[in-house]
Amino acid sequence: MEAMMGSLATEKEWRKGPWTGEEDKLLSEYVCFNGEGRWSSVAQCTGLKRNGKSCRLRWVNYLRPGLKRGQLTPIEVGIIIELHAIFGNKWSTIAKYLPGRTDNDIKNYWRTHFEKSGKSKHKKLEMQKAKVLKQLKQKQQPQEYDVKSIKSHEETKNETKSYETENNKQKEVDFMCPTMEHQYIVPSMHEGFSSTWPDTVLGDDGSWFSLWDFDDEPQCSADYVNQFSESVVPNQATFGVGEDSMQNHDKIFYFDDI
DNA sequence: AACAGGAGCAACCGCCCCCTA
DNA sequence: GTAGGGGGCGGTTGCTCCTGT
Repeated sequence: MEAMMGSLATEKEWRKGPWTGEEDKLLSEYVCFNGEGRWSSVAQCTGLKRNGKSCRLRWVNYLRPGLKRGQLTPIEVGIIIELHAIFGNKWSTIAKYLPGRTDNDIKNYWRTHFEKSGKSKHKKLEMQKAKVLKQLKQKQQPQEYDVKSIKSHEETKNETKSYETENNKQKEVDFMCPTMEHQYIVPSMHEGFSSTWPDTVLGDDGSWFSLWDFDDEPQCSADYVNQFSESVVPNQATFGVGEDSMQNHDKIFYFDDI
């Protein structure tokens, strides 16, 4: 706990650039014990010379459990294309429909594969989109995912935003804690897709937990912190942490315990 | 084998919103 | 009512790796 005694770094001392394994470990330990949020106090509590934003970004985009690595599947790409047509560059909104993918992942993918296409490659882009959508359609018959439902869902959310504000900001909980309507949308979106919604579990507190396997990586049955000590790649730890659970680390459970 | 260009991705930047004092 | 701080989000940058020549 020597690191916990670290002093607060001044702004001039903030470290930048790639994160080291030790930094990841410190940040993960902090989130494990304190939950997400209070990013500005990470440096004070852990001795990390990283500012709050950097810590949050590292956690959200790389360390948070349940993140999926690797290439997007055609289904995911199809969803991105459809949702981008609806929401535009609202990456975080799109990311909510692709569990395990971060807004950064989606943004990067879009920029790499579509945005960089440019005018001269517009035709190629359209062909690529058409190809993906075709694959999507084939995989999803007879159940097609209903983008209109998603759209109306988002519109409904917007309409109720004032209500949510009055109730102390509900933080998109309506998506993470699906109503009957959403439960209708979700499974059909990923018909034939082996690693997304069908693999999620609705927790007692209403949060969605991922059950993705990470290929041949070991299942997390030991203490999360110990996993880091054993140099196990952090984002491949397969334990579930719901939004509420993150606020109370004593609620964290492991899938082996389910 | 060496080099150039492109792809992919992690991380930073800056703006905006919301909450709180 | 408002100012300041924290956090979220979209845009951008830069590094690494891969592939083609």
